[in-house]
Amino acid sequence: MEEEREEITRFFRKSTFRKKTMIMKAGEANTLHYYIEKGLLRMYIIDQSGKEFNILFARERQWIGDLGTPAETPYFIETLENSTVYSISEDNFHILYKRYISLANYIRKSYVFLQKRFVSILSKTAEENYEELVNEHPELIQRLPQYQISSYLGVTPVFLSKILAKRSKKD
Amino acid sequence: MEEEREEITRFFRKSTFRKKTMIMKAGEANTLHYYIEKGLLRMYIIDQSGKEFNILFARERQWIGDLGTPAETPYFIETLENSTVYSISEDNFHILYKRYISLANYIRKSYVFLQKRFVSILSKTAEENYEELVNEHPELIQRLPQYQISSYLGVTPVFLSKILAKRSKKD
DNA sequence: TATTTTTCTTAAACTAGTTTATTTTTTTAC
DNA sequence: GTAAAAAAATAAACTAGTTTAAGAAAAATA
Repeated sequence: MEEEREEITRFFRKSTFRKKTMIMKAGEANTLHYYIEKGLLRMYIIDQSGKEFNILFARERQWIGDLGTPAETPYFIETLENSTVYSISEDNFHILYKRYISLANYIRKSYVFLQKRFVSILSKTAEENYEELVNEHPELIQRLPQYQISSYLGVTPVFLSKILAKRSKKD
Repeated sequence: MEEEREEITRFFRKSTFRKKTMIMKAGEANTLHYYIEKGLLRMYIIDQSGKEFNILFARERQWIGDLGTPAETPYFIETLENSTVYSISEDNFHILYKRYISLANYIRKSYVFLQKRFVSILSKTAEENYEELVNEHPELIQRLPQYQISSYLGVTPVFLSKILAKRSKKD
């Protein structure tokens, strides 16, 4: 187990980035996978009209990256806090998850998570999705500015603000 | 390679189902994974208000199933055509993707596909999403009734019909 | 081929969420 | 601690998509 960890570690390169650093950019190919030691990052797209949509937040002990690599990525990744991450190339990433089932399981879990999120966005109102986020990841609400959350929920900052106004009247 | 195929085949059980058969039901645990030899199936949810949302269509040489198993599944799977499928338990599925990277890769590809679909639904209009579906999977349009497609696009049948009316005026 | 059932269309009133603009509040930097 | 910048709130007019309902067309079945 300790050996395994050591061997795995050899594949990675440690880096630290200041808040608001872009570490992956749409159009790049052969992008890296990142394992987060400390900090908070987001993966997002920018649509034709220039609007941003957050696909994913990732924090301590989570992964972030485009699993579609080595193809040209359509995604951006940016640090939202000062962050320390371990990066790994696609080739080495592939070697690892061939060898260690835990990594293949991470991909599977990511899928299940995304599917759940997809269903929520599709079938629930923005208000319900906000409630769910508060209940399941209250810490994210603390760490993120409101407009990042609205982009994650697929609505405008203006609309999220309305939801919150309505919500605080109730209490 | 031929050996591998044979060994893999041993884990599966072949079944055929008539059109409109439900082969997985929300609330069940330890659900099976299905590999499709012939036919067309859908995975969907039913929300609080009773509305259905199609998560996924799967056809020949594709997989369908809840990767969240053995937990209680929130999904339904139904055949849309007479179908022949190979089913496998979670335990055996796990053994296989531990042993054969191709199966782990299928999960990864599914993730990439879902992420793309998620981004489209989030950032594009229903009309754009319909165009995309027509371009990328024209055969699905042929095989599916319109109301199944609307559910896949996350809109009502009424609205899809409007889109099509507008669309045919253009030509 | 007539009948029944399923699917699709159209219309009209409605609602969830957007857009643009202005003001207020909070955070950051010197 | 003050100025500047960033984030959040509010308002009003707008649009993408929903709901309900009724009729038309197409497909399935006897």
